[in-house]
Amino acid sequence: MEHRIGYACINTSIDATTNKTCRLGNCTDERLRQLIHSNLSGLKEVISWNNRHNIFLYRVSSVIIPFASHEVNKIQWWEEFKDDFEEIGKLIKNTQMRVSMHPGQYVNINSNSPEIVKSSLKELDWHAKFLDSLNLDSTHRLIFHTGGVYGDKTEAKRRFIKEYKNIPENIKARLTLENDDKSYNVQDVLNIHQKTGIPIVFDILHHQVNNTGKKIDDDLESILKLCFATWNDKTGIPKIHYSTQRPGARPGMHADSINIDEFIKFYLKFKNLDFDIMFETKNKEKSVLEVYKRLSN
DNA sequence: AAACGTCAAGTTCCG
DNA sequence: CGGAACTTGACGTTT
Repeated sequence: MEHRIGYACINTSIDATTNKTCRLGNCTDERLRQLIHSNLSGLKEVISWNNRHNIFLYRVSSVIIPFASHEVNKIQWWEEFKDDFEEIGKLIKNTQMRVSMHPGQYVNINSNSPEIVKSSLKELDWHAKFLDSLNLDSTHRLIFHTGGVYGDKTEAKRRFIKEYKNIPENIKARLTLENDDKSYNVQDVLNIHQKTGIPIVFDILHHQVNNTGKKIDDDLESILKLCFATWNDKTGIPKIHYSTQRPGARPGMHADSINIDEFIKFYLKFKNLDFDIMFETKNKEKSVLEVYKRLSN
């Protein structure tokens, strides 16, 4: 079974970057065009590098289009850079790469404030547009979290489900919910899946620091299978996030590297299941290469 | 050239 | 109540 293993956003082995940005105060159309052009070139280089190193899973940075959902950015980037998007999209498809994006903490579709729900949708919209512009199918996912609790989780969950159902189809087709490290544990998101059909990315470190404490959460194999069952042909092979707790740091904080021994143990135990693995570490692609090296020995 | 304070946004936790 | 942290450090000014 081919398990893809990948990393998020930054390649520390090469100079190419997808993360150039500017300050709101000095943001001009020309500057934005330059930045977008530079970031897309960086993306091309990173994808090529990934392919040469047999890495076929990659998260595209959310700062690749600076101020994408802010009114200061009026660039029709999906039109102006159509050729670049087409080229990168082909590169991704030809190399069987799977990409994802992970909109950040400002997406809270269950917020009490209609304004924040609106800006959350704007944020989701441009991410979907980015992947759509690459002509990628819905196995290339948008990962996000449930949002805040606002003092009443049952009510906040109910709002999430209600708002989710109103999201435009092109966005919903890619949305994927991840268990988080503080508020919504894997049981919460599985429960939301039952009401919405949204697939679940299982984050193993978040699960370690945020679970029900009951027996049900000790059985990793059952949980993996439950999460994997939320995926289908349209949404693609199930996916997990894997990272190691930074020693001595706040629970949930990522270590510099994957703990290779622990990961190999985990991998050997579950490799009969079909799933992709996104590493979240400070050393990025280096953890993937280290694991490759170890697995080939 | 290196060092350092600051940067669009929301929410939560910690001190 | 202020600051840090989060999926992700980079910019711009000063030394």
